[in-house]
Amino acid sequence: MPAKIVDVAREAGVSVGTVSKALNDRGQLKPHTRAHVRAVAERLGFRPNDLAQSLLRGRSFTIGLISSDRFGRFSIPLLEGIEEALDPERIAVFLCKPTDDPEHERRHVAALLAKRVDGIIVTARRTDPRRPLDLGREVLPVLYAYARVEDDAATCLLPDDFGGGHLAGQHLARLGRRAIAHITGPDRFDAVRQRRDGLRAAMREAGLPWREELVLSGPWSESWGREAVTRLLAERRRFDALFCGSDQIARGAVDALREHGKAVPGDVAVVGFDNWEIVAAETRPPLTSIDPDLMELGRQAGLRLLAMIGGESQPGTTTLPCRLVVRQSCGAAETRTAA
Amino acid sequence: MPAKIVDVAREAGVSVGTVSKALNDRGQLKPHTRAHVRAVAERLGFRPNDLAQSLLRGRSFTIGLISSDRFGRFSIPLLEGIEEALDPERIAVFLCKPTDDPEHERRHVAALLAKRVDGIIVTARRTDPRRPLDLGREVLPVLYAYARVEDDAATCLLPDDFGGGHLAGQHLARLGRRAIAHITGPDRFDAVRQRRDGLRAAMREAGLPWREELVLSGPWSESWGREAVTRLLAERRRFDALFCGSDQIARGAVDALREHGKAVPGDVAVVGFDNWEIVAAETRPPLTSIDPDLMELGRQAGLRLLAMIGGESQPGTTTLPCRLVVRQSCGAAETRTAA
DNA sequence: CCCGCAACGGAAAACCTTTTCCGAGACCGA
DNA sequence: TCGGTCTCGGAAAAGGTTTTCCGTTGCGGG
Repeated sequence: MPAKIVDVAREAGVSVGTVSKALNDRGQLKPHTRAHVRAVAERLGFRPNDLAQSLLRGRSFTIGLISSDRFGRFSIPLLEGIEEALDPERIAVFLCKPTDDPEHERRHVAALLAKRVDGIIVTARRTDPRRPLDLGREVLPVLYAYARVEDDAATCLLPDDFGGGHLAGQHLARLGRRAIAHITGPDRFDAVRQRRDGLRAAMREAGLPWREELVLSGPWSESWGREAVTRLLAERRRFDALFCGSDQIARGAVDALREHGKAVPGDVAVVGFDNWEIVAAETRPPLTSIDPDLMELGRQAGLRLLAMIGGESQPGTTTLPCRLVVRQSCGAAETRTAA
Repeated sequence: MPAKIVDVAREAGVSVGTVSKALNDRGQLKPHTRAHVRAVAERLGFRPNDLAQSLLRGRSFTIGLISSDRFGRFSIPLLEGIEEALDPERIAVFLCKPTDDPEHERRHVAALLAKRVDGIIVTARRTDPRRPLDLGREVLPVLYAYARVEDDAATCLLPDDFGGGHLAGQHLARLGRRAIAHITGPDRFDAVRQRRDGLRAAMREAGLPWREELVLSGPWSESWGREAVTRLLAERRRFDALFCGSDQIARGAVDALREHGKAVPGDVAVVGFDNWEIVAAETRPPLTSIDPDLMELGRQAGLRLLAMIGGESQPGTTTLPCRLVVRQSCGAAETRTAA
């Protein structure tokens, strides 16, 4: 039903080849012809059929984004960045949400391969290691963004969790805090270990002692944050700062501190992780948090995938810096952005 | 690089037409031939090129999902339902996240049209009315899911906000609550008015008086929930139940009630809206909430778009029932699912 | 006035698959 | 043994665009 190139050609009284050249600024055409053809195409609302173009070029100008993130919490900001990077190349994104069933993921991959996507970005619910994507014998650029994978040859893009932890520790130390407790997620997550190590490094640099009994691992939930604070207080651990592995944990912790009569940031300064606006901003007081800058991660992922599609292979894991977003849970007023 | 049908044909010693027939169960082929071709195709990892198929069929087996929902809070569950409906048809989804800039949206639409999508689903940040999608002179099935549109001829799919409000009121009334306050979002939202009217209808049916001073409109935020409760208590309004326009509002309200020494559900029973797991489950006590069942909405949207692609036009707005999800903020133990 | 070259635009192949139409061979019955 | 019918598989067109290659026209110079 939409106008085809032959319609334009007929209407303009030229051949289809000429129309193509006129519209794509190719070949040698009289300026008059070019203008005329363009006018006709405009009038008919001609829009080249990408399917035909793709078939010819051997590229679909399309990529797949496979995301098992349940609520889009991570994948939507990522997508936003990816689109920003891909938009100039006029590349569109297929979003696939497989369930945990590997068979379902295989079906999605098969569909993407059949659609001849130019590349695939894989993102996970959390950054725990996942098995590499199974492409069968096909060869296609694959990039893991905000996802770890059990394959050293894979291309991974991750937030710098160590740097994020370091940033948090540095911020708290500079504000004069001396005893920083750390309530975080399950130890099996690489991100958990990295963030903890970053915090430890910052504390060492500041000349602060590291005390293992101030580190508590548990589930990624608000209630864990509450429980952990309650436990710390019950055990009469002394701490004047708290770095939490997620904003949700931090929120639970802050609530518990308040309910136990501790002032935030007066008695305890708190830094969260994720900068999940909806949690961080609604906490009382609003949470200072480490922002993994997922949109920028998505943008870099898009650019890097583009390079891979262009033929540059770039195996290995790359990390991107986190930012410190200052709100009111540390008593610091200035807004600093770390590189 | 991937195997083409001619490769299979050459390898199997037959013509390409025969390969196609063997793989698609068409035509009259000796079982032996069919099996042989299939084996060769399997061995070569042949996968038909969807681009070529689409070009031939005049359908891309692809749809566009345009979502301006910032964090994927609504669009991801919707997408999940849509994929479920479209999976059997082997249709994939392009996800576009336009900014608020109309020009950006136009570019996205142009890209989708160029890719010859079979249809488009539009979803919004909130269900406030938006202008219809501008397709130029193109004609293509468009469905608005979880979005209202200023065009009676458009096809809209919405949760039954009135029914949801009714469900909440009914539940509270059945539990013996008599004075139900209502803290909700801005009045300009149709959803806000519908939910309020549903609540009012349920209260009338239960013989409960409607008191306008127990209805408070404000922003969609936790802090508004806290503020509204504080105001109600300061004004010494008497209420034994609370229906909130969102789970976030409800969470703020519950926190404020607790901090003012009111027991939930003892003194006040609370029902939220959205059933946003991450908020509802972490509230103390966990929130009973009205679930707009976005996944089912997505599924219906997919099925309906499929019908439209098939030629059945179905203009007008359709609403889908909400479900009541019982947790602990009302003191009711049973789990009921309303139709 | 004619030759040659430049400028312009057309024809056709290529991308990959499906499907229709048709031809060839085989088998059966007369 | 021959004609007819059935079974099987091949040839070719179609879908829309781009690009290469080539042909034609017109103009300038000799």
